[in-house]
Amino acid sequence: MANVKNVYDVLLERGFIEQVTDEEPIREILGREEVTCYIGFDPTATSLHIGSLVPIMSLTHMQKHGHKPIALVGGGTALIGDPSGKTEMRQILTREEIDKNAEAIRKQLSIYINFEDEKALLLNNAEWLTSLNYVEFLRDIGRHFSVNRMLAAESYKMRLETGLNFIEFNYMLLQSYDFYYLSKHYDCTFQMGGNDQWGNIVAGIDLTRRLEDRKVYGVTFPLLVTSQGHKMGKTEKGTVWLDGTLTPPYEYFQYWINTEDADLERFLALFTFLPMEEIREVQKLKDADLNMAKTVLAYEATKITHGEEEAVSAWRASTGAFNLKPVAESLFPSSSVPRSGKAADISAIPTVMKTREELEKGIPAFELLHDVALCATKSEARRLISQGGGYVNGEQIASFDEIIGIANLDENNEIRLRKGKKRYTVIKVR
RNA sequence: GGAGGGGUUCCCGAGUGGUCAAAGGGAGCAGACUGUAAAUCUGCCGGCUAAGCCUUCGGAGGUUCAAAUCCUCCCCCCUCCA
Repeated sequence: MANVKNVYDVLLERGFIEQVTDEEPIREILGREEVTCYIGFDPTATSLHIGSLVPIMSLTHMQKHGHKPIALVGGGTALIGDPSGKTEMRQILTREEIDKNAEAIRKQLSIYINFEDEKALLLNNAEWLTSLNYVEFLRDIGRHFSVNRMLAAESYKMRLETGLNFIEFNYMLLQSYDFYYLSKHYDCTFQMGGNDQWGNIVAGIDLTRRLEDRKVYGVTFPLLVTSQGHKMGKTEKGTVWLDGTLTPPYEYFQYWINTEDADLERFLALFTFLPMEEIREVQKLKDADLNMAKTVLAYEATKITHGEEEAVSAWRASTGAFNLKPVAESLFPSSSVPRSGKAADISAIPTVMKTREELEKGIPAFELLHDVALCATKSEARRLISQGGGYVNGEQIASFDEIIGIANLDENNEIRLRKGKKRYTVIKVR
């Protein structure tokens, strides 16, 4: 990795770093040798979501720079539930659910990280945690933890107010044990994670030093909220998942293209691999021109998660629905985003099939909007229409029970339904 | 285990017999304005082809013409004591 930039500097300039345990030694080691680093992922669902993207991208960067990532699925710790930064106790999952989720996450991570030839490892801490012997654990590990110190930890503050039970209080010990274990058996010397993990990471470093007399390091990422202070990855439809069956590529693309101006540059740095020189050019853009950069962000982010083909069709669909301004040739020369604006093709927009008979009979507008999942309930659909937020082929729907049917098919044999300004669904005849 | 406090609609949080589908705030949705941005203003924000009906206030029973509000039992949480 001679002429390659130090990953630490890359992560730093891209905004990945919130806190580090020892800045200079870390930079020095990362520039000198191949290190093994790990990040834990909670198998609380069958898919990760956008909230996990910062850690994932950081591992990708590490790997690209010749280091060895370990993605640790917390199959064992998930049996307990991390109280860090949370207000209340998490639902405890069964062993079966966790195993199922862990397996799904393993597949998902391999999109971003190359696990071939042990260039990266995917481990599950259930492997070593579930067989621990309680008394031995207390004697060998527990004795190194000061309850006084734990109680002072920022990550427990919130829970100290509302109540924290013993099982959760132990979470820190288990995560510390993970780090110690990985250091001992996998020569892992770096742990990274969200800033809410700081306390757990530092505790692990401490434990490893006491047990192994070995110096290991920690890095945390900023906990991402939008400039509005909203959590990343939440929309009216709920979580934005990385799994394309849960959040279709088109919607994923839409999530990113709706990024607020204030977040644009930061997000391009975190969620794409475009060179920083190109990203900084965004500062020169003003007003509506920023939307070109948003298009690039959406395209690149979608490409990373869903592949180029899906990214292109999401771009086409968005172009068709919103008349995207073509991205100027001078902007982001490294991006493979399509530059011509004429390839509109809305086929990636969510589509619902209806039979000819159904359409001949006709469906009241509010039922249709509900049926097509544009509205969660029929009441919501009624409200929407009465407030003027329902459209058929671009025309505002006048009355909640207006019949939509065969007469509404356009020249392509489709009906375009729209909720508000942004949400489209297309109806096709089966 | 003992004493006290508490569990309210997505979240926070009022409400202690009818005027309560339940104040207020946040989030969210829509409209106007825009650049698929932000800010701002306005409306909506349990369900139901609805001026009516149905289901909600930890769970199960009960009192009452009438309960989120009163009684009984149960579950869970918090504080102090052990």
